[in-house]
Amino acid sequence: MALPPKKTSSTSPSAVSMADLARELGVSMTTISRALSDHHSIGAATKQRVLKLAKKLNYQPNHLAAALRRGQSRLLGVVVPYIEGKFFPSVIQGIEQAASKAGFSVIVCQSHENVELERRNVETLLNAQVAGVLVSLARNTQEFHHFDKVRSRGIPLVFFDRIPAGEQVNSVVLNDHEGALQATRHLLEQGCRRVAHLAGPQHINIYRHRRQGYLDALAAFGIAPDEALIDYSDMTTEDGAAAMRRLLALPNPVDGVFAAGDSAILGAMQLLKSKGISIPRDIALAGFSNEGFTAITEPRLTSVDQRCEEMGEAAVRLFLELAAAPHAPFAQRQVVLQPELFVRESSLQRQP
Amino acid sequence: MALPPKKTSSTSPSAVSMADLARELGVSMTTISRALSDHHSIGAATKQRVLKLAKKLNYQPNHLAAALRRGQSRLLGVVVPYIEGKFFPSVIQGIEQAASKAGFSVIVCQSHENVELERRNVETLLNAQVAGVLVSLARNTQEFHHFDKVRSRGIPLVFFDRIPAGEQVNSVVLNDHEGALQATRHLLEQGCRRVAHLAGPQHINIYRHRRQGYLDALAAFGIAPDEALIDYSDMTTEDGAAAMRRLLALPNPVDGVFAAGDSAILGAMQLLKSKGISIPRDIALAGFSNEGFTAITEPRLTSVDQRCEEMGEAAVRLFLELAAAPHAPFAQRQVVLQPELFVRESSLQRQP
DNA sequence: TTGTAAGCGTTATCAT
DNA sequence: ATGATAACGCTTACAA
Repeated sequence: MALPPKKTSSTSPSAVSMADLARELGVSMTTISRALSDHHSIGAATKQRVLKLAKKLNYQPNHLAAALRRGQSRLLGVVVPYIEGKFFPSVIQGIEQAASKAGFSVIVCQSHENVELERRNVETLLNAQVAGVLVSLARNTQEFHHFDKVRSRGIPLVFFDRIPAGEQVNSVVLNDHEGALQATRHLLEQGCRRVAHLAGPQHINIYRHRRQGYLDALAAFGIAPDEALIDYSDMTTEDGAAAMRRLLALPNPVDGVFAAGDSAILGAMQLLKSKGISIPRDIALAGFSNEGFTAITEPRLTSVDQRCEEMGEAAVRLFLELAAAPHAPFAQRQVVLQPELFVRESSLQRQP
Repeated sequence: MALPPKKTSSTSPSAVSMADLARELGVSMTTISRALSDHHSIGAATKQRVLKLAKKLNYQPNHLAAALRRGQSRLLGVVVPYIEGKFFPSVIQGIEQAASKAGFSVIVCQSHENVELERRNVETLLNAQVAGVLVSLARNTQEFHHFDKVRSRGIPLVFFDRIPAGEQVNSVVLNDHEGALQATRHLLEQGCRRVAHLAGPQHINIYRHRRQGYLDALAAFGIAPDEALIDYSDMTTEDGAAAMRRLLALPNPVDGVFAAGDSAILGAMQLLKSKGISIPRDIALAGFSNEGFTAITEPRLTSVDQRCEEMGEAAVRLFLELAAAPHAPFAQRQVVLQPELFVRESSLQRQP
């Protein structure tokens, strides 16, 4: 019996490699590699021997080496504006689930709504040799050259939720138009006749579509749009309160508000309550995103749910398809998910 | 705009390497490496030439190769129970900031409060050859052997917030005892005399310490502890409501509640409001974590802030120290942060 | 079915 | 101050 130079010396930083297995078994490294990666050209018996020894010696593959050799890792890079709130964590959750199922790990970067950081994040991910990049754009990203390098290296690039304007890209988005349409229609069905809209920056697809959904719902009810009832902002809670204050000062008062985001509608709600205005009796409210806090305000807030996890899963599925087709056709793929309106007390019983 | 990715050689997936620079400049790769990594043995002039060419050719270092060669990447692995809510995103934010400053990227994994997933996450991180591992334990982790491999490979291991019980580890924690003490003392100072406590699982350090802080505050006011006033649960909103219902049924009613988490105190608040019990007049409330929603409930909730970002930064600092001392002394380092009580209406004006 | 050997792009150890 | 060269651990033509 061969005397092992070192057994498991407790502070052995070096793991067991394929070479070790090969030596131990008296076969070549090729055989080991094939056995471990389930290659077809390998004898069943040999494979078993290798697998057994690998388990016994607790062999751990060095993914770095494999990635270097193959020119690509099993890492999936994700860039999001932020991870607070409910939306992005849930999307990431969906991504992780789907990615892990396909044998990929996920590395998440935040752009903090800052193009410059977004640019650096993309560099970081490329340096890590990620196999793919999934992005939801920062608020102020209006120029997209930092993604050229991703494409030119042939790395699958998928945008989700906030996608580039006027570009042909692979994307997964919610049908924001439909969500806004449903929410606004719901307010109208509850008896509202002067519905205001708290809109986000219009260079961002989601906010543009939500505004259009709002307008189309009005049109369907034969109501003429009124720009005075549309407030444009960054949709923070403060923005929502300020907008509400402005709307209250209007000669002809509003009786409903649909906001393109939950923070804004929260701000509006807080202002209304501070003024003693009843919700939904005097003014009905509906938001967008179905954030966690919509269920704890009083009254609870009606809001459009965004199918967060589905979005993450869909983004990964799209990535996998792109990765499977090395020199993919020029056509970029779009996936559109259907929203769901969660009706709560902030918008109910307007017409008894 | 940036539609076609064909700039130079349209489908050139291969980046420029150090060998390319060397050839171009007629020097050796060693020189290139030295110039780029700011080694001391290098002529200033040569260095400039290399740097200039590198910039011109847009050289991007292949971190994978460097990591393989050095046996370690510039990635920092983080394992957290979940990323929803405010606490973990903020900690991660602190980690990213500090890590990026030190030239590290961060890869985040969620254990979803599941040891089995936590175990797999650790494996994933090791496979990615992370330079360090930062962990906050899952709720049901009571056995810590899956971290042995991290240590035995000589990879710095730092726990934060939820740390292993009865083990000597490097850790960054909040002074939970002090936070609970402050919150409970505050309730007592507001005139409460029968303060209940919604406690979390006692095998988790933070909940154990919060309970002790609660007890010590009572003792400081000469109040005998009463186990009937302590409710043990997983601290969800539902748990909080159920606990409150139980407390209300007590013959001798409580006049204050301190919960070891904000979700639980939220549940308690919702139940009290549904029963028409006035907060804080009849019962004063205080929670722990200073979650975002504590500022939007009515009344707003008093809560203990956990210095989330500082915790992240401290964890990275600790990692960097450990990484700097290759064969560190046996002593493990502890960092303790001081909490801050945010007093809001849910606990005020009990004694007019 | 199995083996040989040439890299992948760096860093590190020599020597010059 | 610079260079030649050998690893790091794995994949993959190409041979046998």
